[in-house]
Formats: sequence, C-alpha cells, structure tokens
Amino acid sequence: MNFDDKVPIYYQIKTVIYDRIIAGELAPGEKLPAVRQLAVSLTVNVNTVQRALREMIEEGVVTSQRGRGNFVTTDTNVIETLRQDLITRNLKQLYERLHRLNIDDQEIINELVTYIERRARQNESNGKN
Amino acid sequence: MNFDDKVPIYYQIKTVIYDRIIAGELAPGEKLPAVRQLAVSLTVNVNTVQRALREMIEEGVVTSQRGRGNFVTTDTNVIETLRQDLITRNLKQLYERLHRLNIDDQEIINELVTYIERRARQNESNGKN
DNA sequence: TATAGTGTAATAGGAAGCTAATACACTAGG
DNA sequence: CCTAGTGTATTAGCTTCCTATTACACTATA
Repeated sequence: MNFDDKVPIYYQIKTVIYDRIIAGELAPGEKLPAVRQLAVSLTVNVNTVQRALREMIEEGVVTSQRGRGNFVTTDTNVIETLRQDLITRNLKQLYERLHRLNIDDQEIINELVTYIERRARQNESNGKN
Repeated sequence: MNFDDKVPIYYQIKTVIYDRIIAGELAPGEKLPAVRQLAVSLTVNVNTVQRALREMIEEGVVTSQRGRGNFVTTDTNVIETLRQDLITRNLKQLYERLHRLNIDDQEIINELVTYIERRARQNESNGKN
C-alpha cells in the first residue's frame, strides 16, 4: 500500500478498513481477511495489523473469534455512527483549515465545486484517449 | 498548542506557520518570532522549532539570517503557489476520502453546504446567549 | 569592545512505531 | 486425534521524533 510517512501505519490501516466497512465493501457480519493475509497484502508486519485490529475491536466495530477470524460487527448502528462521525470530522477538517487561510464560507463552497468540475473535465478528456 | 499526536510536532508547526503566512498574518519580508520565543509559546523544544524552520527554509518560504532572525520570503509567487497547493491538497483529500465511502460528487457538495449551514446556525444561537 | 539577542550544531536519553522471529491458544475438518 | 488455518503474545533490535543541555557563531547597539 501507499502509506503517508507522517501518520502511523497501524492508524492508516484502521482507516482503510473502516472505509471499506462504511462503503459496504465489507458487510456487517462478514469475515475479514486473516491477519497474516492482510499483513502480506499491505506489505506490513503482522503486529502492525494486529495493532490496528486491537483498536477496531475496542471500538466495537470488529469482533474477534480466536481460531476463527475477525468479523465486521452486525450492529449497523455502530457502522452508521462511524460513517457520520467520519464525514463530519473530514468536513470540519477542511472547513477549519481553509478558514484559517482567510477563506470565507461561500469561497469554500466555490472552491470545492470548482475542484469537482475541473476533476470531471479531466476524467472526461482522459476517457477520450 | 494543541498538537495531534498522530503527526510529528515539527510538521504541525510548519503547518501553522504556513497558514499564518498564507492568511497574511505574517507579511512578506516580515520577521518571524525568535526561535526561542516560538519554542516557549508552542511549549516545545528549540530543536523541534528548528526542524520545522529548516524545511521552510529549504522550500524557500523562509529565509534565515544568522544573528538577525528568520524572515518570510518577499517572493509573493512562492506564497501564492503555496496557497494554491495547500487548498488543492485539502480539497483533494476530502474528495477522495468521501468518494471512498461511496459518496458521489453531488452528495459531497451537499454535505459541505449542510455542514456550513449547521455551523452558522450554531454560531448564531451561541451569540444570542 | 562588551553585551544582549539571535540562529545553529551536537550530544545524550527516552518514548513510540515498525520489523522479525518464535511460540502459544483455539477451531474446523479430515 | 492430527493438522491446517486462524488469533494472540512476547522479545529483541532498529529508526524517528522529541526533549534537555551546552556550546558556538553572528548582529546590532549601548
């Protein structure tokens, strides 16, 4: 994987797994890949994967069954809460950062719209070739 | 200061100083606070401040004059580039994250607008009391 | 020219994160 | 019962970040 060297790897692993759960790619109750398998596919040590799992288990998003595997919680409320928190946290992060740069509310929205439009155009022209 | 324990402190210091430069609170050519002063006000070691400054100097945003102080570059192009990069980087970060959560373009914009509106309402009701 | 204010460098020590390696505990299935 | 697949724990060693401390280099000015 492509890790940001400014953030602990175990934390980034937690992030990508949470993202997959929230996106529905890992359904409630579904079995996660085995820790050793995850370690290989992420090119990372088993202990690092375990560190990420430990926190996900503590937070009730994953349940662990020794000898069987790790499973996504079946409690959809937990997942929905996670989803909302994550969205809000990311919006807040963008908002406060741009605000510190003296960019006001309307400008922040404009910047995002422009960014998305530019991106759409670029995808389009890439698709043509 | 209030540091995020997931990101190196020196990197966060760089961030806040860049933000102040971009926001215009630190004008081109202006003298930065002395390293020892910064260390005290950030409750951090001088070497940590120096580490942040070293990178800002390497990137041409700050110039250093031994015995005199550190100064914001007078090259406004550098600052403008910094500003644009920073905005784009943050928009990209939000966009790609929400996209990974299966939220499409229009929804991303809606989420941001809603967030800003909610925030405005809360500020208003706080102001009343 | 002395002194206060500034940047810079270097050392030592501690904490956190990561890797590597090994071992142990439990489950499912032949 | 044995074995393969799984989670968990422990130890040792390395690197990065941070702190504390001391020292040195340069500038401005009284």
